[in-house]
Amino acid sequence: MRSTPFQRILAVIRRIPRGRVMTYGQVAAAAGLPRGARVVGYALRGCHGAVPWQRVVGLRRKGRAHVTIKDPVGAAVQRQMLEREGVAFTRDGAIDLERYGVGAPTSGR
DNA sequence: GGGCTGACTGACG
DNA sequence: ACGTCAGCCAGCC
Repeated sequence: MRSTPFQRILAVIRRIPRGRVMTYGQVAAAAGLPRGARVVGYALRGCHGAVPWQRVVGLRRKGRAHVTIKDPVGAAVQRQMLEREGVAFTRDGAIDLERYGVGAPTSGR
């Protein structure tokens, strides 16, 4: 049963462990859409149900992620939830993907 | 079947 | 540094 990229994207996001973040492009690539970053955003907007949408952030500078949600309220909520999961934000409001990215060390090692 | 939109990303002015 | 444009892909009208 061929799941639509839409469903596949949501599945990838649900596999994101707690205290970890993923960029739209990264989620898209994991779902089979190397250039479907926008599709990921569209999927989250319509399916913000049992999906940890807060762990999906927008890639801004190399190695740095930032909340790119248009809704200021949602963005604030996302940041709060991520901090509660253990994700630290820089003074610039950015996240170090080298530290909380999918390929980051599970523990300080 | 055709066109528009968007929780993206990177480049350009 | 900030603002705008173009490229990209799936979903919706």
